[in-house]
Amino acid sequence: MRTLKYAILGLINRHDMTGYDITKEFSQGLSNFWNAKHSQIYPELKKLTDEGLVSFEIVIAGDVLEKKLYSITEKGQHELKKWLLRDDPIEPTPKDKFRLRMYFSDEISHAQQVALLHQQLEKRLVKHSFLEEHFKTYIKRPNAGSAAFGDYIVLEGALLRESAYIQWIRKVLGYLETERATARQALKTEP
Amino acid sequence: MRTLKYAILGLINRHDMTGYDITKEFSQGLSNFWNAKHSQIYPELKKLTDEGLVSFEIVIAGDVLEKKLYSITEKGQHELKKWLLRDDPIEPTPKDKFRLRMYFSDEISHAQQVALLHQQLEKRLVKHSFLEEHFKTYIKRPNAGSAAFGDYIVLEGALLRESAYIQWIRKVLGYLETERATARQALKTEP
DNA sequence: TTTATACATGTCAATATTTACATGTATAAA
DNA sequence: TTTATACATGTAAATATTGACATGTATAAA
Repeated sequence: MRTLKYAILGLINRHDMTGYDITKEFSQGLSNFWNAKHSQIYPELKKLTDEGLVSFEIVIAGDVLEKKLYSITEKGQHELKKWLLRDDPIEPTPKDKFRLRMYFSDEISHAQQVALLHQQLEKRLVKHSFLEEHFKTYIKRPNAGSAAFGDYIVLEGALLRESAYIQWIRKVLGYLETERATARQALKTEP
Repeated sequence: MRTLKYAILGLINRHDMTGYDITKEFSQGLSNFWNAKHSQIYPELKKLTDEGLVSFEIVIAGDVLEKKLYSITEKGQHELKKWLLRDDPIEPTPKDKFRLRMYFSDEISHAQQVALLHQQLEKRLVKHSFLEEHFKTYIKRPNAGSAAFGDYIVLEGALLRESAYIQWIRKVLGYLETERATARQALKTEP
């Protein structure tokens, strides 16, 4: 598998980067579909170097600070392109703790179910509006041949994904409300 | 974290189960938001037993086959309920190899981009229709106090998620087509 | 009665990932 | 000039997960 390998290769292929730069990328744009900590990135960079897929040049920042600026090799570019064209089988559905909770939520009270859903909804709405703000900064859609096109489409994909999540939560909240209302009605007409 | 712990606890809480039964669950309904192999499940069951959260009884199937039928303990039920009520911070966006590929897709040709998207679309449509078939088997929405309600809502959530994915792929395909059309037009009018 | 498939339970090695530990520089603001 | 924050690079231990190895029974169909 080693997907991290290709994520890093793809980033360095865009332009030369340090491990620190790569780490930052994973906490920004890339975070919409991949993530990694620096403790995973530095060892992977070493491995890629050993495999001849990237190479680095030491650059001095300030007076003494040594940065390792990585570039992709021809071999690395070749492997990246090969990976990009692979038609992998669909991945298992991603894990989701909140859905797991909702799956077992018949164990908690109606009020608690509603509270959980509202808390989650709030967080999802915040996330959605962050994505939307970012998306709005694009004056126009970038050309498909440009790296910015990748940025653009995955951002839009993230927006659609969050919207679907929000839609789902609201639907479930609707179910819970309807049921409560029906129960109240039953109490009234048949006391 | 140990989310698997709660997934298993939740399952056994619904009714007594063997490790084999749990494994099957993970390849069915649960697969819409969690998964685990039996090589992870059996050791976890042992751990839960040691912690006094579950206990088992040996049942003989056929002539000699020993099954371990697990039940949840009071302590286990208590821990499960506590976990269900936890308001965890939102999780990092799930990893997605296909989105990663699309992110770097400016490295491949227009035709290759389109091919990748079509292959993915095809698989997503198949998955969507499976989910839809399953969803249709519900005559009516189960009551929110029942375990079936959990099954129902996560299935609907999975449907919404797949729909959003499909919508995204179609949107990107649309972008690529438009751009190609515009390029053709430019060639025609200004040869 | 053979044979295929589902049932049933485990371990082990390798890989992937997280969290904590560890250290130091550069730069801008107070 | 102190101080906070970002820059910069690593390692180690613990946990999570996968894939391969390992073994055997039950059941229904051919």
